[in-house]
Amino acid sequence: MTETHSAAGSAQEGPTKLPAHEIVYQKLRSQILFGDLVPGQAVTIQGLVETLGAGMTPVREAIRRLISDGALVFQGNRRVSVPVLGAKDLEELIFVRKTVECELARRATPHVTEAVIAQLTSIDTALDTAINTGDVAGYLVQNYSFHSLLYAHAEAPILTDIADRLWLRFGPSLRVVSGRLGTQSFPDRHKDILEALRRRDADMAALAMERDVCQGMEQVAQGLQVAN
Amino acid sequence: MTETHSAAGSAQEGPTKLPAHEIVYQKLRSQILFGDLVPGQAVTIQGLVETLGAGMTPVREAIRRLISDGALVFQGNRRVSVPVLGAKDLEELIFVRKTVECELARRATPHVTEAVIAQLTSIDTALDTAINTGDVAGYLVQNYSFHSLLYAHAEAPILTDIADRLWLRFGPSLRVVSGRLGTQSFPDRHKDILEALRRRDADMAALAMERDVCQGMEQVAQGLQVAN
DNA sequence: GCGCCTAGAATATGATCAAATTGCCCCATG
DNA sequence: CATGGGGCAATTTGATCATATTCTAGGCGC
Repeated sequence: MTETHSAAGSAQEGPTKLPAHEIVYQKLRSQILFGDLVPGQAVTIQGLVETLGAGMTPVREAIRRLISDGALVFQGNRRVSVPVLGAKDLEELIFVRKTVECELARRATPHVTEAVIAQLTSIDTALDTAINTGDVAGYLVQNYSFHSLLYAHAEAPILTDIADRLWLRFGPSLRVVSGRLGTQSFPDRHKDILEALRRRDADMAALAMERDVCQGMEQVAQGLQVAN
Repeated sequence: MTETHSAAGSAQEGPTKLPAHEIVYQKLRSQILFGDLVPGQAVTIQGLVETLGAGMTPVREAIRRLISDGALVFQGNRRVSVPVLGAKDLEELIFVRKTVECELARRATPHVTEAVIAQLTSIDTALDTAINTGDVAGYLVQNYSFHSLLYAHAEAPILTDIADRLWLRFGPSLRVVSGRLGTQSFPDRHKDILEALRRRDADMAALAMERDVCQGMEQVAQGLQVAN
């Protein structure tokens, strides 16, 4: 039903190009990453079937992938929900993020071209705008974009894969914290990272990244303390 | 068809307790982890449906999870296969394994009881036997068991999750290398780890683990060089 | 050598079966 | 007589299967 092969009139080629389970995965992933889903919220298959207008099998496959990503948790019985971050989880995340993302920054530095630096600068400008206007959703998107684009040039697929997964774990909590404390409280350490990239100083980039990661996680930690 | 609810003859109750897609996942996971599937080998849905005697949907879900784990790769068209490890991949694996597994050893040390040390010692004995008798499959199983049991006491679910995934990536290659070089060439650094655990010396445990990881990965690196 | 055509495998849908949660009713008790 | 707890049933949801559709690949003819 709906339009499987469309009305042939609209000359689109994109949507049909990738499979339905991939579409569903990307959509759900974005919703989790950018905090559209609250920690603890139950995720039902049939709910997503209605919401996303997809079939049952693609939704199931997307959920399995996200469980494997750590973005969703299987609650023993057959319930699936968005995980709630505990203090211990956060401590682990800090350790792994510091290790992995610093290394990614270090490795990306020699491969980053002027064009990429320009793109990163552009993203950072948009991020500043989002912070100043209190646009929480925009802040989350631009912040992720910055890190994601940088890591894409580290030529380290396994490390990048791990980092991406970590972001899925604290995404929902970051949204909650941002909404509670406001975007003003978030410092922007990206300027230091950009400066390091321009100087082609890998160690400085790693150091700046460590500070960025620590401050971001610190904010989440404070937010979670308030919740307790 | 086949036996959905079994022929009532075999009085087992366990298998029905966990869902089919979980069974399929565990089986496929073991096959990859212990090298029953060689790197580069194509994995087809219908092939697994026949081999494992399961339905199509559970097999699809298991494959999605394993792709997300990095244990399988989606080849763009609709083909799925066991990934082939490159030199760059191996270098990344070494970095992450050293970081993560050393930390896991460090964290596990204070939580490991005498009973656990006894279990680890028992596993290590079985591992020695496997090495001496040239039992490649036994070596792989016992080696994984040792690390897995140790990490289970680190009380660090995220780190353990990452480590588990890394093992899936080099499992197939480790099997190939072991079959080529023989188990004799594998040194056993577990004795040092056990000694560190008995002394409750976390730093020493981390150091011993680092040596174990490095030597294991070194073996794989040499094996891959031969293959090129 | 190139293009079409057929075969086979993967994707996606809907239906069916099984399980768990929830709400409700009845009974026991204060 | 009112209230709370326990058990039963109805409904919602998840798991599995059978089937139709689509896309890719390899073979055959031109």
